[in-house]
Amino acid sequence: MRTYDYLLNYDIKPSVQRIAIMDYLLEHRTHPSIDEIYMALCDEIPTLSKTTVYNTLKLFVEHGAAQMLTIDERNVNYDADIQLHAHFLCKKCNRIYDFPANREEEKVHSMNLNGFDVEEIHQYYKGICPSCASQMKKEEN
Amino acid sequence: MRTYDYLLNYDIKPSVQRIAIMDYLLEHRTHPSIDEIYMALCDEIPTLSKTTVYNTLKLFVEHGAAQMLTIDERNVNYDADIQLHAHFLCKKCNRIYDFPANREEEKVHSMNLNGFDVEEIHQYYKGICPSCASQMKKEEN
DNA sequence: GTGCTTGCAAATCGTTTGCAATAGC
DNA sequence: GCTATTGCAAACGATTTGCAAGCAC
Repeated sequence: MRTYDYLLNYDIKPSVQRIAIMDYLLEHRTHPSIDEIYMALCDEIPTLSKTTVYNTLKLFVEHGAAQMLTIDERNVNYDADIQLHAHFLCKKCNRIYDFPANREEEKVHSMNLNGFDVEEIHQYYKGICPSCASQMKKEEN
Repeated sequence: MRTYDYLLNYDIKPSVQRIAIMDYLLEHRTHPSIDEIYMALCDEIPTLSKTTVYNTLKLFVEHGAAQMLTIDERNVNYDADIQLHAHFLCKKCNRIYDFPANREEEKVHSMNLNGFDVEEIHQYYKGICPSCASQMKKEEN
């Protein structure tokens, strides 16, 4: 499906900028930050403003076409995969990895426990990724 | 137990400022932000600097005496309760509530899945709290 | 031509840094 | 007196705001 139609599915009026940003999100499942997206699209769209990247991602989240991750306190990251899944932040390289979600968690949605209306579920893990772990092991020797 | 000894248990050298900040955290289970803690202690310790609040909470986290919450993208919050439990952020009033943790999640610690060394587990829910929900219902009429 | 979208510059605000003053042993 | 702690002011960096210019139907 063209990204143009993909946006329409979420009731988002397509534009050059919006298509480019959604394209980037769909092709780069690395949970990019605003700055990463902006930097990557600067060449393609030389007049692109960082404000537009902010506005567009806010729009995507409001329309349910992307989710905002607050796992990294340094800045916000975005994910076009809106299926329930967990995220792992490596404290060394700051990369964010996808993990399968704990399916038990889904029940919270329907529980509506004590009148709390749960709209979003986030499962965050933090630690050291295998790549950094093996690198740290090498540096010890 | 005196907060003085409580800090010693975590290998933190006590000071007037550190005791006051830990006291505040232990007595106010509202997951305060840096600014809330600073504002609250300004009267008690007029010379208190916000830098000290930042330094102290960083120290607490490093020594395992508190945990940092990144549930709210606007700013970081702190919790002296280091037991595994979930957090609910109300999108309207921005209050953070404690929830019982999904005990299944604890298994991730020991799983060390695919070589990922999980040091921290965070379960975040976002939505509307009962207090705001009933208020919004009133305003509709 | 009306309304939505974009983009620039400035403002804002949370957080960090550098360094000098202070306190505790 | 030495070392760790504190606190101020400045710097930094992510995000927001105000507004004018541009685009689409």
